[in-house]
Amino acid sequence: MNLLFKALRDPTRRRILEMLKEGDLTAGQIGEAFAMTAPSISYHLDLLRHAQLVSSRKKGQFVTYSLETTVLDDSLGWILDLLKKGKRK
Amino acid sequence: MNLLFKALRDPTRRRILEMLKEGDLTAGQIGEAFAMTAPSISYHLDLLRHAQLVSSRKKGQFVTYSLETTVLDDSLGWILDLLKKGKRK
DNA sequence: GCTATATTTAGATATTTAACTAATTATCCA
DNA sequence: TGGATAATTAGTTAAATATCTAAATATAGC
Repeated sequence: MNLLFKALRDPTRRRILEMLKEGDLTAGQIGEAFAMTAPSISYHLDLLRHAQLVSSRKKGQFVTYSLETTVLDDSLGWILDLLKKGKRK
Repeated sequence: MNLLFKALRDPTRRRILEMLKEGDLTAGQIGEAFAMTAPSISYHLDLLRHAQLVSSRKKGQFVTYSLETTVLDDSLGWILDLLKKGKRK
């Protein structure tokens, strides 16, 4: 839960997830969408990977990133649980 | 979205929300649950209030906090939208 | 093998964050 | 009114974060 919310806290990273929702992208393609250096994007991608929000695979010189939804399911559960207020188990 | 995820990023604040889910509490009651000074708790409560995740009202010397769910609904929407991957509109 | 391209790693730095102590404000009650 | 209690505000500080530049690594293609 901690790595997850840490990852979601940053607008750049949330934007990256939104982009990946539309389909896989390479690090370079992701970088083009931001006014930010490649190392900075790499840093964000690494953080997203640690939170298991994305996966990556290397093909030649390129590294392609994909959205991973398992952990998002968990966060959904956590939030839904809060919304069940009043209905104490 | 930014204030929301900023608020949810911290474990203490997430814990406070979980506590408030069970019912309203005063600042002091919340503080008792943590090994942390009152000003620190006050800081977290202020942050949660700014994110509109809690509301507060003063009664005598006490300030009672309540969970507010409207903004949580929004976050739910955002996450659900990511989970709809593949189904591009 | 050599050079260009894609990406990551290392190191530096300014800003933000979460904690503390001390001080202030507001209310209660004897 | 004056002390005790609840909570917040002010000011400080160590640690975490997001960015950059420079360097390293890996692969492609001539």
